Amino acid sequence: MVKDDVIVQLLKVFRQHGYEGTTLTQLSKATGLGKASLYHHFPKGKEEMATAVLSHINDWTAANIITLLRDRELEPALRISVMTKKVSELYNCGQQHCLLAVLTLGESNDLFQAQIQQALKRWIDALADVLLDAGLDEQTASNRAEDAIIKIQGSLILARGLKDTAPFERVLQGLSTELLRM
Amino acid sequence: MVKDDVIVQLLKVFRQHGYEGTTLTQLSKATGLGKASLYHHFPKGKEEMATAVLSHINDWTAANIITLLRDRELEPALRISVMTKKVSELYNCGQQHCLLAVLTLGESNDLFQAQIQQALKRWIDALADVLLDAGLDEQTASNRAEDAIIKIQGSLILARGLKDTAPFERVLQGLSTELLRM
DNA sequence: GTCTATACACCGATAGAC
DNA sequence: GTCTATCGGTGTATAGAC
Repeated sequence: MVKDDVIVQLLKVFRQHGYEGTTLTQLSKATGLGKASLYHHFPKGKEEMATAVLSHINDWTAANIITLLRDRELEPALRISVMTKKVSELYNCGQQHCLLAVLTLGESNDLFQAQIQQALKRWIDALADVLLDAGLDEQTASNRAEDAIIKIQGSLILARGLKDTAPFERVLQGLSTELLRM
Repeated sequence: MVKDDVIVQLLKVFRQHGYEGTTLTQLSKATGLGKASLYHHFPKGKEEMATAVLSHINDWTAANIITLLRDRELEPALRISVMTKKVSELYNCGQQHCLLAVLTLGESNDLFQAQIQQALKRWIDALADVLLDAGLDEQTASNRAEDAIIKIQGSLILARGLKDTAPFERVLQGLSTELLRM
């Protein structure tokens, strides 16, 4: 099995149960590998697996979202609407937790704080630059970019709590218009 | 020690670590009670403690937020601005996780789904009714009430991830104006 | 690179003394 | 109502065969 496929399976477990709530038994079942095999790939154990999963998410986001947002050959409105499609894919239409959000709990908040903070900032900054391209002033662009991430994260919480993905879909639906309004 | 004080200490642990991430040792330390003493108060153990904590939060919200929102002797704008103060208190100015959000992880999502869903719906409905009082149409009131909860939840995530409560404070600051705009 | 077997700490939970 | 002591089970992690 390719290591990247293993990491994708690990991701599914961590994002569902959180860091402290995830056990090696669950990770073993999800990957089909024995515990000792997991330690062969990730000698430092659970913490290294979570780090690998975080890096995987960061790579995916850089390739699929950040690069897209920074493509100045596309209209701002198009960049944002394509982003919402990628976001929907990332969170499986609102049915999956955000790994970054989940890792802000308990001890994992300290372990991974730097990576989480950096990932969020990169996303917000890229989005704010799109809004600058669209002609918004710096303060407005910055606040609205932050608002977009806030709404995505909040709607994921609500979708989970209400057992209904409608809030998530509604937020994505209105995002482009709301961010670009004058 | 009064049982309500015990529950407040339990709450602090659950909201920080999640249900699966919380251990009896942590709960024991936080309350100053031995494990066996906790089982005296909560015979069904960890699950019953979490249920009690959820009920406590529901009671607090009913007394401090829902009742306020439904007080038709106050102007809609005033009801909302007082709510934001209570919300800031509930989440310790953005420094604490939302228990409802935290319990949507892992197995606790199944265990407490009904209570979480009901709590969120009650809050959204009460807020939507305020917006109806303010003269908004039903669909707009409903969507904006949902948006308010989304922004509160999302800003809590961001505040935690960025290690900066500014997003939370900014969201609360603008909430009343945003909800009531025509 | 994967496995079985195992070490040892900690988990949730209980018994019984005070 | 709280405690100490303890149970069986599971947690993370490792040793060593293949």
